[in-house]
Amino acid sequence: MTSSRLRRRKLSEPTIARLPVYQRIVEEWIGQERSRIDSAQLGELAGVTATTVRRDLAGLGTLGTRGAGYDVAILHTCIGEALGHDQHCDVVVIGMGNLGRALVNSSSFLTRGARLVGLYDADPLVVGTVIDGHLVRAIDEPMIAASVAVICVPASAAQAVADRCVGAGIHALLNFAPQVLAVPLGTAVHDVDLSIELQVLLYHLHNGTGPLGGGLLHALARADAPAHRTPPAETPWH
Amino acid sequence: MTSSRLRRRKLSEPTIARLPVYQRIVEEWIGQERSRIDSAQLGELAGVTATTVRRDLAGLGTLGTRGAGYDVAILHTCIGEALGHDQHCDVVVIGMGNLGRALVNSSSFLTRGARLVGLYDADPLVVGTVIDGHLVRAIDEPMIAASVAVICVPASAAQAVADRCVGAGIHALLNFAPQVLAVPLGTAVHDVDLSIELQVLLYHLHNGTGPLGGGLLHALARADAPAHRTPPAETPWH
DNA sequence: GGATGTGAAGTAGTTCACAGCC
DNA sequence: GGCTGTGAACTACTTCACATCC
Repeated sequence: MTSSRLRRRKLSEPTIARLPVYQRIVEEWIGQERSRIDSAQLGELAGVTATTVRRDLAGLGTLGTRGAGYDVAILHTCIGEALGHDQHCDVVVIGMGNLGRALVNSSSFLTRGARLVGLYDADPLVVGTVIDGHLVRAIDEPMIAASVAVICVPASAAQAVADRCVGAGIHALLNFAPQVLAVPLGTAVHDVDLSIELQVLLYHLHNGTGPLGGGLLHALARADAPAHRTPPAETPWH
Repeated sequence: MTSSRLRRRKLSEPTIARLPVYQRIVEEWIGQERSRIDSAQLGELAGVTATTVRRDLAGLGTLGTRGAGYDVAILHTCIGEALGHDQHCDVVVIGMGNLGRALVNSSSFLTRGARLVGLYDADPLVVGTVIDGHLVRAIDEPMIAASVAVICVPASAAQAVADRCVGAGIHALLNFAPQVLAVPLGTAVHDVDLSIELQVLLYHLHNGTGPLGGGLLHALARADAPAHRTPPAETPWH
């Protein structure tokens, strides 16, 4: 099908992390029935340079049209293919506290290539309830087959949960618990700490000069709000 | 205070993002009453090489003892100083849905350098309730003075909330809404997209080669990794 | 001996600048 | 004209290797 223009090159890690950002912007534009976008626009919205956008997208294949930018439908298809959105991975979420609920209820988290197949919790009051159409099972029930487990339990329970996942043949863990997990070789653990971004922001506040934004994911100031425009000269922080 | 050994060099962005990870590990060790750690141990727990640990820590000053590693108390003090934990920034959290509650209830998010000064929500049923000791105010009340706003509202409300924050003089936004925010120059927006981590994991699953191993932190530079204060008493790290 | 701290080398990522095509 | 795609230059970060100090 669409793959004629696709190039299957190895993508760099930063590029992979930016693709979902581009995808989200492209979906916004599709929702607004805008049909084309150029690298400068996409870069501004994503908070990266136009060159970076072009370099990233060129890694997927020849998606653009010289002189005319990118067709958003083509972008959507090709980024989706690169991220594996045409396939589906089975995902279980373990721990239905506030964070687990937030992820399951989120419109953006478990869409696009991920299929939720099971929810688990330890609390007897929660087990048996239905969240977003999914029955919550007891943590000590046999675990459903899945490719990825999302761990949202308290730190003190995280290692035991990880052990159960590995025992159930799940070799990719997305760990939201602030806890070092010991897993056998061959199991991937991806840790997410929600406090890191705040810590980095605080560091830059205290030290005056952050690069405006400074992360991989930041929306740079948009030029269409000239009323508040501050000169880039001195201490734009605080 | 202890600053004699401190060096106030500009730290690289990846280093800044790793410091909270080191800090959390150090706090675990302090909780276990272990007094020294070496770069190899710290690196293994953090998921980075020993050399990277030494390079990062050397950027803070001469913290170690050749032949004997690092004193965890000194590490804790100096990393804390580098991250600005001795000062505090006032933070408001806007949007008390599951995600906002998860952040406020988290033991690791609003500690260390951040002081929660206000909660806001749009839902009349939530306004007036108390969450973790803090009264929830209506989103249209005048906003309390703060340095940082954490935005946890739905995407459709995020821009309006950002505008209110800017109007209230808040120039650092941590945005959890999957929405591009337009802000005037001089305001920093840090976007955190929880779905990105899962997307990256899925990409690696589909493409065979993912980074694997048991460390806390893998090579990804941003929006990644942990930091946290362990509960008192024992922590089962195997 | 043993582990830090660091110049030097290597690698990865970004930005420049422009050729190529619409 | 405008904008993409990409070699070349540049910058940033990591890793190597070892001198240095306890």
